[in-house]
Amino acid sequence: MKLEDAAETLAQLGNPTRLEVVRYLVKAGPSGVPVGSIQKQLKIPASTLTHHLKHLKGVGLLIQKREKTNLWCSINFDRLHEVSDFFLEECCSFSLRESDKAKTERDAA
Amino acid sequence: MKLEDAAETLAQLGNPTRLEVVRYLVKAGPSGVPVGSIQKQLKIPASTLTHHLKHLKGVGLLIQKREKTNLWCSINFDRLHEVSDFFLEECCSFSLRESDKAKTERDAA
DNA sequence: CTATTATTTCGATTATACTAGAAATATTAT
DNA sequence: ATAATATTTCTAGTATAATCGAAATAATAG
Repeated sequence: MKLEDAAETLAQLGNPTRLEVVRYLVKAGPSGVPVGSIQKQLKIPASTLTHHLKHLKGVGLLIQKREKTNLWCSINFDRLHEVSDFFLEECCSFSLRESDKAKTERDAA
Repeated sequence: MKLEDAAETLAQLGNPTRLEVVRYLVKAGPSGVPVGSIQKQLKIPASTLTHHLKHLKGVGLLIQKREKTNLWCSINFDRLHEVSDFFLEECCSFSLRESDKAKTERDAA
């Protein structure tokens, strides 16, 4: 995963309404829930919810499947883990070894 | 950590320039680097960089210490781990047990 | 076909973010 | 005090995002 993609995905997660939706869907597990259930449960106006779901789908975090009149939403856990992996590996850990550091502040300084 | 704070922090991480800065600072480790080094290394205009550093400081991800004319920047690893913990625990994992689920889609449906 | 329920599109408002040049300020060294 | 270097503030243009009501569309059931 490239930095730009990770940033874009984190940005989408960085909206409180969307993060709430993601949390809700993660708890719901792989079976997912219909759009209307999210809407009722989290009390988000329908059009606002559609808007945010489109964003989440846009970065590949959301899977949708129609069944009768309901559109079931579930988290793309693979994608979610890609993002968390990138974030943890690239942006949360450092090495104590000098040799592992990029040619960074030593050159720049 | 509350969802709103996590969302705000993720939003700040969700800008490619800032994410690049964070990644750079994480790799640099706790000792940090001066603003000017970040600027030269990542080729970010000074005023733009200041702007982004202010954002990162605003959500507590950045620590700054002055030494002579240089302002040294380092990541607040505690804060960073708070965010990653929230994200991983609240938004990346689900339970297979029905009893662990919130009163969610069953009620809403 | 009509009614019902579910979801999306449209449209408008309002707010906030990104970018960066130029000028200003701060800090230290000579 | 003056110069040199480092960083910030000011300012402004441009773009993108969040919100949600009303109307439109989709899908099915009766």
